[in-house]
Amino acid sequence: MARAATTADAFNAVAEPRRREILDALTQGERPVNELVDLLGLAQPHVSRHLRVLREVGAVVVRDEGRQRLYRLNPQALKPIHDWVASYQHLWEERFDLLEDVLEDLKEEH
Amino acid sequence: MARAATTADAFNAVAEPRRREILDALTQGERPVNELVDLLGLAQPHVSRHLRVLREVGAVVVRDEGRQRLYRLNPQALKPIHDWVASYQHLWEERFDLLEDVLEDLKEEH
DNA sequence: CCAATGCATATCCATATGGGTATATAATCG
DNA sequence: CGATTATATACCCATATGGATATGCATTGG
Repeated sequence: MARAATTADAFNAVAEPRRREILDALTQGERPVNELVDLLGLAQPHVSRHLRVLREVGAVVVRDEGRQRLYRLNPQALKPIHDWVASYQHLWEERFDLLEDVLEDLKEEH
Repeated sequence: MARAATTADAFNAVAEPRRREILDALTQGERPVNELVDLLGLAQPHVSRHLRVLREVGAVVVRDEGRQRLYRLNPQALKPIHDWVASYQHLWEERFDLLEDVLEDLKEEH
């Protein structure tokens, strides 16, 4: 078995930096493909394929407008990722709490 | 160019479900390889290689203990992922508000 | 010191990637 | 209707994946 398809889930889709760039660009609002091509400095077919992947995992939705296709962000698709990492957040934040506790103790000793 | 290496960054490393399982298991604390093998039901060489990937992106750290190697979670490595998705969080939380606005508009048009 | 235990590494294979380039399709303009 | 614009798809290629299996290398126990 090879590596999971990039379209397998949001985790795989978003592992590609260019696709994150596309999503980042779409936070500003709906955009046609050509605008993304300019923004990313990638070849058009390449952008189209990245968009396909993002569409397949539900991270973006398309809308036809004349001969353009407007892509829009669908942020919900990223929620599973957020939920997963969020469960680790307290683990790296604990260090600060510990530090604070120590500082608190030091202050009280004064 | 092929897909980015799984060891390229935390995003790629964590795109593999088995590796997320390993990290999840390590939230309970340090574990030797064999324990992870049992927990995941994977072949030992396979687990070792997943651990290598996780080590290379800094998501875990190893410690030698006799003839065992104890792996420990290094949650900080996941922070970049958290930071990235977190910037999208308000977008999916806003949707409900937007939906309400649209419904409100539709009602008024009647 | 030799056998056993615990891991890591090497090799083989099928697969899908992302890049490039060429081409197909759809819509609009003159 | 033909030409142009905007996208999508089809190929070709090099690469690295994840699974399987075999083997190498330490450390420990008898």
